[in-house]
Amino acid sequence: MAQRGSYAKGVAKREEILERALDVIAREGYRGASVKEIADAVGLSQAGLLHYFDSKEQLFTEIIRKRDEHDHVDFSVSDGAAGREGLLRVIAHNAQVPGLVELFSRLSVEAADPAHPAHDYFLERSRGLREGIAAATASSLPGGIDPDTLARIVQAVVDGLQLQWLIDPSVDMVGTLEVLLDALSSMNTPTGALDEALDGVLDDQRSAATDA
Amino acid sequence: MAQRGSYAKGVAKREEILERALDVIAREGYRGASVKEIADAVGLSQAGLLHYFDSKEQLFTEIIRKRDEHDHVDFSVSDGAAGREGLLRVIAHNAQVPGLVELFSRLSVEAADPAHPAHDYFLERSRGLREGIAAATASSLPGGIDPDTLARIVQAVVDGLQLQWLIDPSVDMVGTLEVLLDALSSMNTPTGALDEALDGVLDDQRSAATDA
DNA sequence: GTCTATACTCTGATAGAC
DNA sequence: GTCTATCAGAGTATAGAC
Repeated sequence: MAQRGSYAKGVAKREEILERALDVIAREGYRGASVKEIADAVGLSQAGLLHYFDSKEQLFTEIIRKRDEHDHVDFSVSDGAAGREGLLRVIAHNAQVPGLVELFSRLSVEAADPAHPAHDYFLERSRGLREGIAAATASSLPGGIDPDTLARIVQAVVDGLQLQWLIDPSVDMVGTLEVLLDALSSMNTPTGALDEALDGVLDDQRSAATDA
Repeated sequence: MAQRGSYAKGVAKREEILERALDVIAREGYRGASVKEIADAVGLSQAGLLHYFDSKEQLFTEIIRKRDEHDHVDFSVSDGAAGREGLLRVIAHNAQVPGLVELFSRLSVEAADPAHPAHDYFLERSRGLREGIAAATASSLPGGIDPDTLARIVQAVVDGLQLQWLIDPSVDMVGTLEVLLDALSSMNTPTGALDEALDGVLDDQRSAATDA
């Protein structure tokens, strides 16, 4: 079902466009990319590209959504090592694709407007992240930090480090994040509840990504 | 000296423009503010406003620089309670002025381009922040974190929380930051070296702001 | 489904009068 | 120093042919 001729083709083409756009931005960077530039890159005219998306804002929102899907597949599930290590691998990968980081950061700000298509997506993404940590930690953070707050802190550090790194690429995002995670886990529980907590994170991110 | 007729007036007017622009953005928010909108707000034509600034980018960069000056005066020096409390007060104030936070976040991303006028300013600002913490802590972080890394983490959390708050204003920036600072200081030294460390932060930020 | 062509809006920037 | 007027350009979105 749900594969009736032109509809299915439209969806497939749409996915193909997103894959290509993602690849181009990752390899060539985001230099204030316009719809026309993306169109050229994927081999369509500007009008042809917008046939598949309502607007530029929606197009870029979908590109970021697609990236989240990739991150989950590539860094969390493939070898079974999710959680802390998965998160660190995502960050390490980000350091290879400044264009995607810039697009993400830009959207993060523009999505402040509740009318922006990425607004709800970011809300949902953030909520999934927090719930993942909260659920995984449950009652296992003895003298520690509220799981919800912990999640916000980790998310904030990741996003903030990206901003610093965009301006100064010599910033070591992975190393800095590791220092923080080490510090926080050492005070939560001797058995490293934080690490376990993070195991649920990316799974929930995936859910958020495909749901919304 | 340095007060020769038209030159002095030009400088004074420039400062007045920045003050006004700052006030307007703080009160009415930043809704993709254009040069024309700022011009209207300060009672000049667009051309009249650009007479004082080379470009839109420079104008906005100066506005942010002016804000840093205000933050320092209003929240760090006035009552002698600098450091941790000063930082928390700045964040609490930020929660009252979404327009300024949005402008700052937007510039943070756009300044990734080395040609952007705010690029060097952000580099300098960040450097001053780190040096402040490093100098204040010196050799007083026993089993703790490298001062430079600590500074990056604190800065990242502040910036990242602002991104979250822009999308969801219910986010408690101050409370979340306090949790992190409490956690970090409890593990550094029994006497709270982190708090002392932060005492040097905003002073250095001022230096950076006026230098560059 | 895709393209060409175009319309329209904004915005930043400049020239030149006063 | 400030304004009016204007320009040039980018960029999105739409109309309509094929």
